[in-house]
Amino acid sequence: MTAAAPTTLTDVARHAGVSRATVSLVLRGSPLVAAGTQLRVREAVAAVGYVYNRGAATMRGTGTKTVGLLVTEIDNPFFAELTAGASAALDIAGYIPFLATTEESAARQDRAVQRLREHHVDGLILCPSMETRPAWIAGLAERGVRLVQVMRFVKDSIGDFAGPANEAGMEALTEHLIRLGHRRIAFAGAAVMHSGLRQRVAGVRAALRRHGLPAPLVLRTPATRAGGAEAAVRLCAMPERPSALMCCNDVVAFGAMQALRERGLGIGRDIAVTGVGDVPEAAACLPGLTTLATNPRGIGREAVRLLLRRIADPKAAPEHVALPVRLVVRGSTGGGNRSGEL
Amino acid sequence: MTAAAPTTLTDVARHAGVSRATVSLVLRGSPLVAAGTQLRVREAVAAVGYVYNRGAATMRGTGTKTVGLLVTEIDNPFFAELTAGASAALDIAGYIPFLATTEESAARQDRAVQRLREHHVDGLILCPSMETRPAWIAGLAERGVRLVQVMRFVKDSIGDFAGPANEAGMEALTEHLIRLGHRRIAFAGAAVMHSGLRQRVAGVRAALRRHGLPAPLVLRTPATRAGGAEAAVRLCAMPERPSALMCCNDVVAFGAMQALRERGLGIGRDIAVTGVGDVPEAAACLPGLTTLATNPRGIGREAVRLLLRRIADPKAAPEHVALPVRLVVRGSTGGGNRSGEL
DNA sequence: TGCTCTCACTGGATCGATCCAATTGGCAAG
DNA sequence: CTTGCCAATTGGATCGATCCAGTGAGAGCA
Repeated sequence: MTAAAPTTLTDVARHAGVSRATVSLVLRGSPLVAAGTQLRVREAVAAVGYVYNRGAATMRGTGTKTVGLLVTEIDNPFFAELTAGASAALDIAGYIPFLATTEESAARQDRAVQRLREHHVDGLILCPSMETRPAWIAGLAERGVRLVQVMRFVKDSIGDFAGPANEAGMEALTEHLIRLGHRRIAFAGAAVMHSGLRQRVAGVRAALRRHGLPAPLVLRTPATRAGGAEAAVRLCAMPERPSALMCCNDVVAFGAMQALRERGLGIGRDIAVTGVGDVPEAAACLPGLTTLATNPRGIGREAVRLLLRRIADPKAAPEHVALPVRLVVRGSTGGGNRSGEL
Repeated sequence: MTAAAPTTLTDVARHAGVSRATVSLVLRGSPLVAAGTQLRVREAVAAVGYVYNRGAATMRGTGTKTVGLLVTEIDNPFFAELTAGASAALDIAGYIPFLATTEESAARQDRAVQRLREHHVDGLILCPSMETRPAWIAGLAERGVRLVQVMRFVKDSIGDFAGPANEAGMEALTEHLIRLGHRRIAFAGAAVMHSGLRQRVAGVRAALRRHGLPAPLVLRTPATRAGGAEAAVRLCAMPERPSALMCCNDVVAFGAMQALRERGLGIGRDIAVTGVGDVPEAAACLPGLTTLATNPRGIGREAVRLLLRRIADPKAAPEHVALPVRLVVRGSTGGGNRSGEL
């Protein structure tokens, strides 16, 4: 009653009156086994309550059907959705993810990868933390670790990548502001730069340059709610205040909006604010936040596709996928409408 | 260069001039090995770039140092934070979690658990999906699966549990409304009941009964943003409208607030609204949402503590932990203050 | 009948770390 | 000088699924 009987292939084989090898073939869906035998084996599996032992199978070289999913922080609606997309796609393929968070620490990231390697994961989906060295990425590849980078791509590294079309999206968002008459634009949330942020700033810069407008004022504040508020405060203290504040993500924008409001500025009237991400709160807040919908779920799915391809063919040519983003215009860039999409 | 040399204990042993058994002892920190030998072995490990193979170790009966973490949905700030708390606590203990989502489907849940069993997880942290049968939980226990339930506890099941003190919290929240003069109270988001929801409604009911007030009007709307809006619409259509709407969670409350606002009702003035969870948006929206802070991170940590204890001592007495919740009063229950905590 | 050929199935070796019983060398006590 | 003992180390068997080289039965054909 109490003890869990650890049933093995041998138990099933005995029960079905065949050999271990035959049971193994049936379990892996081999066509070499006669239909009648397959049936008998499957009945035996059910009868003895057999549970496949992936660990034992791994020792003979088959993959583990596991992958590591490393994000900087799971308590961030963006990464939570990315994780959901990746997890669903992996599930369909019969894989299951190990979850680990790096908290932006290269040391933690290295420890996590080490632990995942001990578990012989078939591959890794990684949002590289700050300070990740290209040599580190290369070292993993050399040791046979299949790896797809998401959201950020370590400069001078090689390999697969899936992320949002940051630059094109920010260009569209900036064009929108320019059409509304904005000329001086600030960018908030660039305290520490990574490839994704660099692309976003580059997009803003490109759009402004195309229209012969001055480069954006980059505020190097943290990419947090508090950082957004800090940026707003600094903005308010300026003699010639920019008329639009573009934030590196939605959360930063929420912080900025609250601080601006407390200083008596009308969002969308006295100053325009934009975000990136289109998290649920962006539609619900007042006024609604103009932002870029970046489809994190799709990025997670795409990363899985790339990783499974890489596992199947380790020497395939590296692929970089930039998923299209969608401009979502709401009240925070004017138009007087209180909320909701235009 | 290209091939990944799969180094084993034997390689390390050869390099250090000792036997496999000795290397194994060193790696597991046995005190039986002389200090000098330990040093030589550790140097050899580094020299050959050895990576421990947990799968092989598992075959000799040692645990896998993995656990399964099953939540209904990861793209829900509450479960994301719970996951973060659990993940951090597991990391400290040298464990790593498999992540799986059930999407409230008992069938998906069963499939996920099956897959986790194939991977020989040492234990399971589970937020049981709707329709989970107590017999299913009991069956797992019989087969030696160590399991801790979080947030919800399957009725008539046995085992460990960690969750918020729902009933006490809702009593406090209801008392707050009663102090403010509310007499007729509605509860939104009870389309499908689980133990957590039952406790919440029971808390409301208990506080009202204590004050000789009528039982709450339970609106059986879905526990989503849209469900909250639906509840608000139904509320507005009533002849004798309750003066307070208590929502089963913050997200439902946001939906309700938006719908009420669109119908010209002043939140906190014409009608009071409350949530549960205290997600970041609760502090940022206008007016701020009065809610219960439920400490999801702490629940995740606590679940890990219970699970590790259960793994260490499978026949310990079951423990149920209700983590204290904190009443956070903001503008949505009146007082005229626009935002922020009182 | 004798021969080849295919199909269905099988026994034994194997993966890499761990456990156990056994061995070695060194040292103190008798 | 032997004996006993302890600390340090080791070889071999083991866990459970998989791979491989086979075996045997039966069909097809001359």
